Amino acid sequence: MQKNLVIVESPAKAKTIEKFLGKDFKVMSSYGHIRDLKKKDFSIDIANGFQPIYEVPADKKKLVEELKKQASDSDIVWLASDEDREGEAIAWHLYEVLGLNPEHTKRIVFHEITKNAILHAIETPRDIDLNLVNAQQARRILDRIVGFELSPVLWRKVKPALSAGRVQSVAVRLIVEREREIQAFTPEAAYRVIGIFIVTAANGDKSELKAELNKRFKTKEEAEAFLNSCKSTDFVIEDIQTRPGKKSPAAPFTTSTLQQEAARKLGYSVSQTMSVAQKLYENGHITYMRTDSVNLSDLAINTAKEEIFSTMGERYWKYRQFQTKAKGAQEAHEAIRPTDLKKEKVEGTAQEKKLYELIWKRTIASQMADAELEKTTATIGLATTSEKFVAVGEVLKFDGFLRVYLESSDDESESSDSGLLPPMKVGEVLNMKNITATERFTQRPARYSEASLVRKLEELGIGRPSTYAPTITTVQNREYVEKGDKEGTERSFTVLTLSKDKIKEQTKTEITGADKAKLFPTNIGVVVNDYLTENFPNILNYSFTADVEKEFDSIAEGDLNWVQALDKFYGPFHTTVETSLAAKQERKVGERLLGNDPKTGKPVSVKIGRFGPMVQIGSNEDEEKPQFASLMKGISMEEMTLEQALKHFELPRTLGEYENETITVAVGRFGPYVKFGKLFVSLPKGANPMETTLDEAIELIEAKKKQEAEKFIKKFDEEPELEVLNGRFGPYIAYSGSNYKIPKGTDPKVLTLDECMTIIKDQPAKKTTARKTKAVKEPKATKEPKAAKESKVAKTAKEPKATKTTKATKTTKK
DNA sequence: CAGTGAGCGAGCTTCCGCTTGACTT
Repeated sequence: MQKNLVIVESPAKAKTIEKFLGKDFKVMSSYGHIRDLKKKDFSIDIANGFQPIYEVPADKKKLVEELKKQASDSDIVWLASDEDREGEAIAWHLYEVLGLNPEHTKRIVFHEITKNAILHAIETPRDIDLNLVNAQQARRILDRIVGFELSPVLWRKVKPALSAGRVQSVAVRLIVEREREIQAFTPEAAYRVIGIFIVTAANGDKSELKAELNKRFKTKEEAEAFLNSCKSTDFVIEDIQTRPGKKSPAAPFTTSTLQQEAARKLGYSVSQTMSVAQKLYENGHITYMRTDSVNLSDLAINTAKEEIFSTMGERYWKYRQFQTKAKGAQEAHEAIRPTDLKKEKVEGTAQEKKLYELIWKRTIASQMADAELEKTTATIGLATTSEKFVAVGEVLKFDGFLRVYLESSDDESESSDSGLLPPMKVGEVLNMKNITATERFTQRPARYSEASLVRKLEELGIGRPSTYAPTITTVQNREYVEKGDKEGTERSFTVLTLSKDKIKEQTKTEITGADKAKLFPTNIGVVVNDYLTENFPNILNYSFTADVEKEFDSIAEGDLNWVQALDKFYGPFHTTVETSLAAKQERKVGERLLGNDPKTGKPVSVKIGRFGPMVQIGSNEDEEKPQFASLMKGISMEEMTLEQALKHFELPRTLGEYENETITVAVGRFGPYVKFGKLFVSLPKGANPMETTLDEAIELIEAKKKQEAEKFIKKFDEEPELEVLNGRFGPYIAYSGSNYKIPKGTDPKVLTLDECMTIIKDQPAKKTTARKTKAVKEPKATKEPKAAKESKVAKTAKEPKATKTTKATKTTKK
């Protein structure tokens, strides 16, 4: 029997801490929350003071049993979950579920995993802060209310199985609105003028000086007039200014900034970054990767100092403490940094090595000196006009942190290739080599990437480090948003060049508006967003989260009763939900009438059907059943024309004959496909079924046939139900509806039936279909007795040490 | 997965934040 049991949230943390604490302490992990609102059902008793109905999820039952056992075998249980709202709630749920004895339970917190921090925590235990717990319960309950009342409205009004929520719906809104801004954007042209001048040094050496005019011209005529005025005039250096400048390093990584930089510098998706970081964390290489703090421990700052002193010298070091700017940051952890800054590299996969290096550099750079610059500006005047040419040169005097790391930026603005300016003096007359006026266009707003969407959400205080990646995944899974590429369009522009007193006009072309791996709203995303913003503007408001966070803060401070806060929100919200459900609109949400079919005269419309966007000829009231067709990918419902809609009814299209079978092309449940006899082949991504040719179809069919042939490896006469097949994840055995992995290093071709049967016996069967097995109807569970819980809550507060806790007890008891 | 789609209608879907593995045909 051990004396002490410490419970933390993460197993990796548990392992580290156990080392610090010695053999009198056993350290276990709760793996996050151990109890939550019941997964099914609403599970909030609104009428009874928003009483939550909690359950231990099935996959946590075993863990909870083990924790219970260990707790009862210990003298003291130390609840050491994070020091934020969620962490406090985890401690409280543990206390409740494990049935801990208040006399033998202590709550401790620490922000950094160092021996000193932990020993200090042990010396200064406190009680569970019920105000903070109540703030978490309010947060949890509010999210459940919003999600579980809003989603069914969408099922009814738009399409089944859709979802809405405080975080995801705003994420979708950002993307829809950005797309609208892009659509509404009209580029404006202006002529940018650049002159190349020759500077002659005292020794006769010549060098070129590039300078830009301090004015842009709206029209070609104006630009031309300016160039004409440059034909016979002197260019004189009127002024040379030299100013010192400096650059400072960025703060150490948080989850959000790590995701952004890994995307820009390494090309990782947000979820990729998180899983690589998770590995680094588990291997003890970095601190916790889900954090909103930019804080570094004293230990880390000192190690960085030593490292910089020894490898680069004292001049490169500067002590820095960064302030967290993110709205609603809870700072339960440190910034993301290497656990040992002396290690510049670690072992691991290529991805892990690269991400570690990035984290190491960013952390070291954050404790380094500013880079010092010298910026020189030369102004060149001409007699004929008041405009000036300006040449800018920038020289790095001291590299400082730039020696290690420079943060990337999202906008790929025109590169300013400013270097050192040639030696010149005021009054010097320059020879002009040429002057060009180039037509340039203003840039449309940029589409969001996964990482830039995360940055925006963080800026708005929406979502938490642990949910950024899952949120990005959710909005894509729900098919509100798609990650994709967009080909640019060609645009021509005019270049006027003045050289040797002659003006030459050229027309050049450039590609504009191309995008890679950016987020686009889908038709469903647009329709759902418009419906929600119109009917639930309050929830969809960008400041909704920030506003409720203020309330949660008041609850945590003990200044606001959580039930009253929820009540204030729920009344108006629920009324809006009811009226929205009752509202009978003329048309289905998102439906647009496009005109009439020239053949039949029937109305043609586009709307969201049960299976997604579709076009329809005829109306449901007609005697005759309307014709339907799924919308082809990449066509926007908002911009669709009658002509485009009618095109959908040209499918299925017969392409021709091949090996005595007809080949047709059509759009189905899983997108466009080619049909050849009984064989279905999906068209490749982005292909247009209207343009598919017979040859392309035959190619696809042959490829599919080949794949089918390769799929089959072997079969046994004695057991027709068993097949050895080749799948996406390598060879496997299919046997009576289940699949079995073949152990690594086994050649599937030489497997005998006996060997196959052994593999099958040793592995649990996996269902071939992802389809959930029909849930057996459980008898309605009797409502959890909540009275018992209540009394425990009161006990947790351990006699009124602070007035805060007493107040909280009252509110919970209500 | 399978290449549809109202109509009769039961029963299903859904949230955000804490945490990891298990596992994909």
